[in-house]
Amino acid sequence: MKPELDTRTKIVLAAMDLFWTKGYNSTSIADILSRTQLNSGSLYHAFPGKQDVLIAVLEAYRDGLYPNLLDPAWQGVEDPIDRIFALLDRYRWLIVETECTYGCPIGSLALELHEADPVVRNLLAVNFTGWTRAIEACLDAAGDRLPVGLDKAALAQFVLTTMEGGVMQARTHLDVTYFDRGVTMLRDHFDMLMARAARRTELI
Amino acid sequence: MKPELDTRTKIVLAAMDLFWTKGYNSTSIADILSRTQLNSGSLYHAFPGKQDVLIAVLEAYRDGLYPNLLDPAWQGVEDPIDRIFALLDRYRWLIVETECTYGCPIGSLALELHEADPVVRNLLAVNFTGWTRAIEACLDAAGDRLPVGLDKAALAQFVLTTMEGGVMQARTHLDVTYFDRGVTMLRDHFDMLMARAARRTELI
DNA sequence: ATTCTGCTAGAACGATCATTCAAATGCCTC
DNA sequence: GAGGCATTTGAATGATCGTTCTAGCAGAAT
Repeated sequence: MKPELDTRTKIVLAAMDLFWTKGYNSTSIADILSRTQLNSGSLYHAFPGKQDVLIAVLEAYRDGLYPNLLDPAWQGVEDPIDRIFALLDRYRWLIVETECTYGCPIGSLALELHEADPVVRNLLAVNFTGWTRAIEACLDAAGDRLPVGLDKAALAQFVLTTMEGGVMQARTHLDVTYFDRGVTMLRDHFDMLMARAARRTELI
Repeated sequence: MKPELDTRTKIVLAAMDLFWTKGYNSTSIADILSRTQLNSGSLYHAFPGKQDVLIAVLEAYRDGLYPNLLDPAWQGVEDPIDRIFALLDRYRWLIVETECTYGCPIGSLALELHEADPVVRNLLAVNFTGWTRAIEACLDAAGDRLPVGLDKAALAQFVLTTMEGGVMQARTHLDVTYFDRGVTMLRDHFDMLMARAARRTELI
């Protein structure tokens, strides 16, 4: 933990990691304090309570979508459809790197928090929407390579579904091939869509 | 809670419901005791500890797959591909019935339990496998309506992915259409696969 | 009737939880 | 250097957690 960071930032960074690896309920304030080398007074000076730390974490994920996830994943990848699978490949890398214990932090929190506060639930939704909107932009950029009239928002959500489902099964089975097979299915789906679009444009 | 049930069954039934609605960590032993009207001595006579209750719950889900889920969902539905979408429709019904707070109990537990005991993790995997195997049997029964050489296990896992991803997003957005759009995408996928299979068989 | 056995009642335990607070400290301003 | 404000310290609090334990109970076997 860099010492030049202010208290609030230190707490958010530590909480991002702890909520991700242990979950929200299983992470105690004491965990955050020992990780950051802070005392409870400092934390409760920066945040009214534990849930407000969670809110700050979700805001950080929201604001970090491009700088922390998409920009690195898309570096050197220009083709919009390649970008979609480059992003999925980044998740694959995270799964392998964590020996199949990786879980999407947003997805894990979304399923862990059963009776979530409206503010928390909305931030989870905003995080999902940010992700799918980025995919949707790729689909738009693909132009006529995809069929006209395709519900791009629905397909973008389906990409998220593929990622979340693959991560869930890979972690449960401790086997990354469960993720891979999902991506292969999605790849087939895109290939069939692109073949359909190509057939249509030929007709004109 | 039926009084004629034995202690162990009463606990498992109550725990199934509580783990499902509140999650494992957020369900206390006291919750189970007040729900079952039992005392802690009885619970700890039937189970060594809380995790063993979880194990019994997961075993109950495993054993209840057909009688509690698939058989009712497939009553009156004979076509194997219709059965797949009839099952998804049952999940849709659950989502609507719970006002979009429904979460697949297995999926929720799989993402909540980050450092799960090997026995627990394996039971989660077994539950997933039971589900996908049932779907795979439908795909097998579909015969040549699907392309030859299709990876049916992968497609079955993809059906599970569609369900879990749809449930996750529907609950997070409190909007069942997120589930519906996932099913529509999967329907498209099946239609394209069946069209491909039909084209191939014509050639012969 | 008595002993044994399986089960239950419910108080109690120590650990851990999120949170509070009075006192101490650092830091900027004047 | 003095005063004032923001921040930190770290012990204390009460609630709740999973779990334990002893005493008691019911029913079957002897």
